[in-house]
Amino acid sequence: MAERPQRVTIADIAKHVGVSTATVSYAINQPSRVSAGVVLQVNEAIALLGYRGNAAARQLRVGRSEAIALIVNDASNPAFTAFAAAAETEAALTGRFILLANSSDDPTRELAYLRFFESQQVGGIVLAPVGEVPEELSEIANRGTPVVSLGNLGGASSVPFVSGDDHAGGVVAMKHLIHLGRRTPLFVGGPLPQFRYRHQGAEQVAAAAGRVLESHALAAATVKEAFRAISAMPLEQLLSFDSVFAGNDLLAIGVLHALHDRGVRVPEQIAVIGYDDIEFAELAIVPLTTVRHDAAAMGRAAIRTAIGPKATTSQTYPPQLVVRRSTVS
Amino acid sequence: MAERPQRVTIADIAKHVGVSTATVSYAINQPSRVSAGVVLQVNEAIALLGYRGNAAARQLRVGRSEAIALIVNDASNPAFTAFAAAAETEAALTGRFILLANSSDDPTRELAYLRFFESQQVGGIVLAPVGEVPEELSEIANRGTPVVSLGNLGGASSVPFVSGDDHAGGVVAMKHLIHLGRRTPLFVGGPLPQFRYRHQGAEQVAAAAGRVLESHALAAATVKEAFRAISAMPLEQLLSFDSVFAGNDLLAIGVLHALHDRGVRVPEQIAVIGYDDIEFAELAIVPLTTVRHDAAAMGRAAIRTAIGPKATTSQTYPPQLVVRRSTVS
DNA sequence: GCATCTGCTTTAATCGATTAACAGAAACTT
DNA sequence: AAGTTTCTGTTAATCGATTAAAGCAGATGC
Repeated sequence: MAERPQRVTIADIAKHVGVSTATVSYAINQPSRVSAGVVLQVNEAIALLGYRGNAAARQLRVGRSEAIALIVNDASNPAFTAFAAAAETEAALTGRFILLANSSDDPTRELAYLRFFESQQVGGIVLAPVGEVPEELSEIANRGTPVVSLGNLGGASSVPFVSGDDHAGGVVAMKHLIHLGRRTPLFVGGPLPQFRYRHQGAEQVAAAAGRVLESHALAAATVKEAFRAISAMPLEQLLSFDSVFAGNDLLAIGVLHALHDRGVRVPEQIAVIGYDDIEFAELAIVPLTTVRHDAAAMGRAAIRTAIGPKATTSQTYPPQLVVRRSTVS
Repeated sequence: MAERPQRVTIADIAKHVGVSTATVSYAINQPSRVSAGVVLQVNEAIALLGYRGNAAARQLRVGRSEAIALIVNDASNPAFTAFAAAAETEAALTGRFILLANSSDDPTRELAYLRFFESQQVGGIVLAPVGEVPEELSEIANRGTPVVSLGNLGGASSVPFVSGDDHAGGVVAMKHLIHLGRRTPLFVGGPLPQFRYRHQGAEQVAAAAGRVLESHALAAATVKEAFRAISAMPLEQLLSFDSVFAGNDLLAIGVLHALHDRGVRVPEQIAVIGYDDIEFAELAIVPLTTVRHDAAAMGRAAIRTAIGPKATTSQTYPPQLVVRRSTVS
């Protein structure tokens, strides 16, 4: 509990060693430029005095920080976990740090974080947008901060993205249901931008097979909302569907529980397929069939894009079907 | 896609309006000190030119940023979700931002983030430590950055903490099992610091009731590890236990699945109780009995502590038992 | 009429680190 | 031996914003 309200600066180190601040700075950042002896003394002094540097001062001079911002619309969705972990690892490789921010599906908050991070002069911004890609993001890019959108969501089109191929994913999911002989599918998730392409892909396949894909809108993409939606549906209407394609696994889990509570057998009466392959998909009451992307590869790619000076190339990753008991008994 | 590599500074605004930079700064930060007309013009110019400020410059001068760092050891654990959401809301109230960082249970990474955030001069640091509270954290506190430990974990003792009352939680959990007539409990989670007090509380109650609480160590606190542990246990040994207290809900879910796969009935043959009451506890194959704390209150308290200039008061929150079917059929 | 006060604005120092430009000494060329 | 490199170190400008102190009108007081 020592009293040391004053922060240790580079000047303290310089005084302690008996050289100029410039030399200390060189010793820290370009050790080869100064004599070995001085480097040693500087390092000793740093350890002794507890010097930690002042990132603000450094940034002001250099113009960028070693941080990369990752703004997500819903940090509680486990689908981000694998992505974020890979991003973290990739960032650590080059000595960078990931700053995760949660916009909680609030566009206002998203904007606030975007502005905050731009003024912080982070080295790059990865945004999983609440809705469409906001204009602000492409403006930030124009002003010099590398940005990437996580997911291909429409909106500001000049922003590069890293995304799973959602359209193809929707195709794969619906083909699976059709192959299983299902004829009356329901899409749960409604017109939310995050699900747009998944829905379109599925719809296209359904139409090609002469089926109609009904769509049920949700107020929010949460387990609870999906549960409520299915629970509130008249049984007769519910049983007019023989399969459900949920916009993501959280919704699918909500659907599974609602069906379970109402005594509807899965997959016999209704088959259920989700999207993302989160950890809990496999652990659901009925193990969940789902579609996955290589989240680790996407995480790495997003960071690499957000680091490169002029990032303009978008990348798309193919879907992979993961069959479990919720569609095949 | 306009070409504007140059960032807009306060000087650009000043020139545009025809005043000094000082006036612009006052107009932004203390509008009452400047004439209304100028404030108006400044705001117009800001909007027109797209001024976003330079947080580094501001920080260098002011000494602190409006960001609060939240470093967690495992961002994929849903137990953090409610906590983080409340923290976010509380921070937003005072115009602050939460920067979430994930140490991924790596002490090296934890240290790197601590140093990074200190050099960033964030307004406060909330740390959910990998193991015990590191010395570095209390040194950071001594150097002037407010810090809080999330969880009471031993280690650097001078650091204030916000924590559930884990000892009491362990007591509540074990009392529940004993009331149900269980005689041979197993603790899953081993000697990990995060579970220390939960285990101690449970052990104490078991001893008082004349029972022995066996403990099974895990290499990591993950669903998979718990699953493996139970799956690898000889059936005879496994069935010598009539109940399992898992260090947290993730472990409990792993246990539930392993038991399910081996055909052990829950709760008839083995009752299972977890800790944290994560969203998926209720949604597990057998809805999970668990112990919860008021995570939202803890999130708010942590932020308030991390904001106050001299935070030294620790706060503990009482546990609450949530009974579901994994202990009572 | 002269001093004082008020309101608005500017001047200039400052935060802590980086780095171009420079300088002195030692080492190397030819 | 004179010129050229190389090696170390210093000086001083700079990044962009904040803010104490000072300046300067115009209003008010007596």
